[in-house]
Amino acid sequence: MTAPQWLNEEELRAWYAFVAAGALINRRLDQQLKDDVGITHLQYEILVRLDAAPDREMRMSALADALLNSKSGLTYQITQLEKAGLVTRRSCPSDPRAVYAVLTDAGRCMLEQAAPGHVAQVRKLLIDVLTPQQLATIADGLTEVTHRIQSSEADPAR
Amino acid sequence: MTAPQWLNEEELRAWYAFVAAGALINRRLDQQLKDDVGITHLQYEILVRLDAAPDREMRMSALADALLNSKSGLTYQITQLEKAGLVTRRSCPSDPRAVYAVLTDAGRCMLEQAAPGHVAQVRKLLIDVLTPQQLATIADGLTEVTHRIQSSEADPAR
DNA sequence: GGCCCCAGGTTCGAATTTGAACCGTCGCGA
DNA sequence: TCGCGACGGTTCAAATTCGAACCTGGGGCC
Repeated sequence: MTAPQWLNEEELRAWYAFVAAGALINRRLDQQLKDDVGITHLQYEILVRLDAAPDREMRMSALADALLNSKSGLTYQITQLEKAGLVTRRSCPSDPRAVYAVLTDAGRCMLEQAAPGHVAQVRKLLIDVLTPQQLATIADGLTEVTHRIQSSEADPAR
Repeated sequence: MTAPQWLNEEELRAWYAFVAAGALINRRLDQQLKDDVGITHLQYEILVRLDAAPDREMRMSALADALLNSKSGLTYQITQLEKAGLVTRRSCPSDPRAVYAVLTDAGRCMLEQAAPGHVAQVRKLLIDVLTPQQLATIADGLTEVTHRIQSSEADPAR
């Protein structure tokens, strides 16, 4: 057994910065979106994905995957968004099991209202604080991180 | 009014990688700690902070600040940890309003059990995926990010 | 001293998240 | 064709989180 590989100072610094930045940014984004247009960051992301999808609709499970969220969590959120009139459900004719979430016009409108403020916040909190150099490094590194995690999720032999 | 500063491709890549990595890593850490020793990542962090503090105790509010968590959330978690015997509360003699959370021996023991697996997971998911170069860049960049956010929180004139 | 406001925690109810159990198809192999 | 395990979503109860309201004691100010 190898000795427990503690984190050295530099590693610890990176780790804590990563965790803290994630927590703080998430909180602020939620805050801003709720104050601004009354939806959460998660709901905003749902609208974004739907808007980007062909015909502005997606299968529940595809959406859940894209959002890295549990199936039941998505069911709940879609129900909320449906109550708010931003999204509707549509069942797939070819496969009665499948359900599509569809962005409504109101949802699109909401997205247009919400996007500028949200993007501005993302800029202010993260993007504009970093140099393009740093951004590129972060993008490369963390993309690799997410790829590895996701592939190990799919992989039965972890 | 400036035109809405959309994110360019590189910025978007960084942003999504950042969000995704944060979400995935958090989920995995929670998972691993719960499977392993039955506590959440948040609870683990509480134990870590207490263990690092002088006399292994901290004021509730200091702890809440350190964890970037709401006061009520901390109250809840400390109550849970107290039920589990990992922490006790102690009121401060000099100021009856203040409450200290104190790490118990059982808490210390739990921490010792949990730490190796947790650190290994952090390594596997993040640290070991990145080069020291990348780590340094991330540490620098995200430290700056958290500093700015935190200082703007304290600042009344945002 | 008496008043008022603030800081430190807790409590409360509402909203969200999670994981497990469930229900109705689908599609493949016997 | 039948059976059966896997898939796609939903439901449910339990745990957690959040924010606002609430207590209590401390200190400054008159």
